[in-house]
Parts: sequence; structure tokens; C-alpha cells
Amino acid sequence: MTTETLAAAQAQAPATPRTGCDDCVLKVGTLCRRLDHDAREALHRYGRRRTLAKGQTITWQGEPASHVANVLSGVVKLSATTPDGREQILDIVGPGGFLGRIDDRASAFSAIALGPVEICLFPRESFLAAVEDSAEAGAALLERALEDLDRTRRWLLMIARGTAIERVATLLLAFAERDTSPRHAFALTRGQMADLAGLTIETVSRQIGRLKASNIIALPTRDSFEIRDAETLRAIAGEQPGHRPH
Amino acid sequence: MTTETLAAAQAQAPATPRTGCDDCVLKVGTLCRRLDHDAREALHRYGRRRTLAKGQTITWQGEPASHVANVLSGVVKLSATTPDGREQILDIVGPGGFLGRIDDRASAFSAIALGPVEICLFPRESFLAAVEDSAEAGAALLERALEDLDRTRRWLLMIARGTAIERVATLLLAFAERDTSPRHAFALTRGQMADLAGLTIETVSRQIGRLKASNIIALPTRDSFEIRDAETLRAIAGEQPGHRPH
DNA sequence: CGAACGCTTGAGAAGTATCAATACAAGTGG
DNA sequence: CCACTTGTATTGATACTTCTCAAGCGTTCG
Repeated sequence: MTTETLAAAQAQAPATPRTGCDDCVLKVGTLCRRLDHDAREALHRYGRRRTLAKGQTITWQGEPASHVANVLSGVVKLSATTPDGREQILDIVGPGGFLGRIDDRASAFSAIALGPVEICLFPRESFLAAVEDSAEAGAALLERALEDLDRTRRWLLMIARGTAIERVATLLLAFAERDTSPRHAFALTRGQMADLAGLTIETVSRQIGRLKASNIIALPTRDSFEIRDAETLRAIAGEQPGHRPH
Repeated sequence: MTTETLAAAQAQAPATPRTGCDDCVLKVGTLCRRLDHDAREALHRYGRRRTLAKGQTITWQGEPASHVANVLSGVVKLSATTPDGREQILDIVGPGGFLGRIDDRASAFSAIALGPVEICLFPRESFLAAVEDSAEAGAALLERALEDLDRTRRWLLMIARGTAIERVATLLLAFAERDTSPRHAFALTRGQMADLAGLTIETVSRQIGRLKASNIIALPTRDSFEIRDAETLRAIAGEQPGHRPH
């Protein structure tokens, strides 16, 4: 597993052309889209687009991060590793997501690309300056941060009070939300599901087995599933009416 | 337990004088202190200061919140109640903290005053407008939100991967950080510690008993403790060097 | 004094982790 | 093409942690 820091990533890919925000991939974007032209210019003087391969680490647990980043495309897992070697995924960050710390303390977490990922990388100081100059950018990032906070709190509740089958059912419903076809892909491996749900691989597998045995889901292949009884599945997940996962 | 919403709280205390931000209690404040005069004026046209008694609910789980608030003084617990009646405290919010959702969906959580609390209450729309007008306010709130996010993620890690004694040790260290005298108060009751740590009262009590039996802590009275072996306690808590709890 | 509340302690039950074996799929190299 | 390795998933037996239910204790307060 690569252990590059943001700075290292920047040094490693100096050939990447300086790309302006005007042709930014981030169409649904949080940041660039809501900056006025001047602010965008100022920020884009410092922002660099980088491409990361699957498994590449963007920030490494324990190192002070001099840079922050926005995810342009692809998916990143934000995770921490306990002293005894177990991993906990704290969030899955997709396009528009913010990575890094706003102060200069060491980051407690690692961000690892789950597939090919494009990010926009900023020195922390210039990023902060840009945010303080543009109210729109600040408001957009604030909105995003508060959404992240809300989602993290809901997941904290699930981890703290939910049983194994509740957590797995919630994950399956989240996977199912991503597409409309009846057959859904497991977006994560069993190991990643376990790391996200705070369980072991074996427990995740057993709960999926229980759901299959109860005919609540079916497993046409090993990496896809169909929901046979959505109502029961939602009931197991303890879904509150009025807000949906993710 | 009172179940008032923000709107109800506003209606309930109409006699409170409209207080300007210039004499705001929030000296270390996140918001008001960093607004320029015009923005402060604009916001203060809508902000109302409210005093809440211990146990009073500021927002109620499931209700759409039309207002947001900043905590001026006192401490609030942000918590959720599961369908089966157990409570999970998601965060303890002190002066400078932000309460509420920035969108109009129902709030998933309740905020309950742990003691006498002063808050500054804003209609959500005017609050948002003020943030979009003032880059400084946006930046300050963003900083705060990202801190909250970081702390919540650390606690999620602790809940997901930590054992009962690790969680309790972490809480004790957090209590001990609040004062310098050798004898520390339990800032929360056993029940609140359990709700925060995702445990039961009995388990919390047993872990405290274990720490006492191992001479790692002493219990001079029932609502205070002394740390006898700080190093071991920190080792149990699994404290990473480089960042401290809360 | 009795009631209410918060805390402690005990015994048994339940849920999940751990350890271990096996199965399956996808490469890889002979 | 087939053995072999590697990564991932399933299944079983057992141990351990925490929850649940229950009882008892100490303090405060009416």
C-alpha cells in the first residue's frame, strides 16, 4: 500500500498540466462552481489537479498535512487504523468532497483511493485565504461540511446502537439507492463493509447469509444482490421516515 | 422532559429583550466576533437571545427545524433516541457551537440543555443569507464545523473499535482535561456517560470499578475521581500522540 | 421515615469476535 | 491446459465481552 503524502503526490506528478477551474470536471461541484471569477483565478493559481491510482494514499495518519484537496471524480475512503491493526472506515468521500484538516495539526486519518481518483490539491494556506475572500465558497463548503457532519452523526448512532444485521441492512439499502435496476452491485467488498460497519468479515458474511436465508435478499452472483422484501429490509435497518441514508 | 421546538422556545419567551451582538456573551465566539459591523447589524435584526432551563429541549427529533442557533453559554447535549427507547449522545456542544440543520429537512437529533443555557436563535433563511454575505463568518463557521466533524469521526472510531474500558478511560481523560487540580469531577452522570459511550450504565460502572481496583484511579467521593496512574490510563484509552480528545 | 434517584454488584443470556477449515474465482507460470 | 498461488467469501466451533434482568446500597429530599 502506497504511503504518499499530499506533498509527495504533488512532487510525484509534476508533469500534470496546470488545469484551470473553467474546464473543471467538478460540474456538480461544491467549490469552483460557486466561486466568482476573481476568486477562482486566485485559487486556481495554487490548485493542481492530480490523478491517483487505486489504493494510493492521499494523506497518511499521523503526518501533519500541508495541503487540502477536493475530490473531482472517483471515490476515496477515509479511514483510521487502530494500534492493533484493525481498520475503521469513517466515511466514503465522492466527487465534491473535502479532504484534509484546516488547521496544522497532524491528520488523524488516512484517505485512500478506492479506484482511480482525480483530486484538486491546494496548499492549506492559500486555500484558507481563498475561502476567507469568497463568501460563496465559504457558504458552499460550510453546507457540505454540515452535511458530512450530519451523515457522520447518523452513522455514529448506527454503530453505537445498531446490531450487526441492522448495520448490514443499512449498507445494502445504501448500495441499492445508487441504481434503479433490480440487481444491485455490492459497492464494497465484505472486508470494506466490515471496516465501515465496525464488524468482522465473518459477521458481515453471516448477516448477509441470514438475509438470504430469510428471502429478504437474493444473491444471483457473489458480487451482486436483489432485494426481495424491501419493506422488511428497511424495517430491519430501522430506517426513520423523513431522512434517507447518504 | 420538555419537548419544545425552536419556534416554541421563541414564542415562549417573548419578553426577552432584543439584545445586540455588541454586548454578546460570546467573547470567544465563532460567529458574531468575526462579522463586520454591517453583517452583524443584519444578523442581529433576526437573532434573538434565549435562556433555557436544564432539561429543556431545543430541537426535537423528527421535526423540521425552521431555526438554527448558536450556543452562547452553557452546555447542550445533542442526542438521538432509537425506536427501542435507548439514547445515544452524539456530541456535547458548548459555547460557540452551532445547532440545527442548514437545509429544511427534519432534524434527526434533539438538543437538550444539560444546565442553564443561553442561545442565540436565528430563522434559518436569514442566517444563511448572513453567512453568504460575510466571508469571515462563513470561514469561521466552516472552521468550527470541520473541527466538529473531526471530533465526531474520532469518537466514531472509538465507539466502533474501542472496548468498554477504552471508551470509559477516554471519557475520564476528557473530564480530567477540564481542570488542573488533582481531583476531577465526573462532568456527566453514569447514565450520560453510558449514553455517550454507547454502553449501558452497568457496564460503565463496572469499568470504573475495574480502574479503581487496579489503582489507576481513586474515587474520593462518588462524583469525583483522581488519576493515580495517568500513563496507564492513557495507554488504556489508546491515546495517539499528537492529538488530544476534545 | 419513606420514596425517589443514582450507583453498584451479581448471575445468566445474547451477540459478536476469534480461530480454523473450506470453497471459490482470478490470475500466473510451467 | 493445468497446477499453483493469491485474494475473497462462506461456514463451523468456541471464547469472550457486553447486555439484560435482578437485587441491594447510599444519598437526598419531601
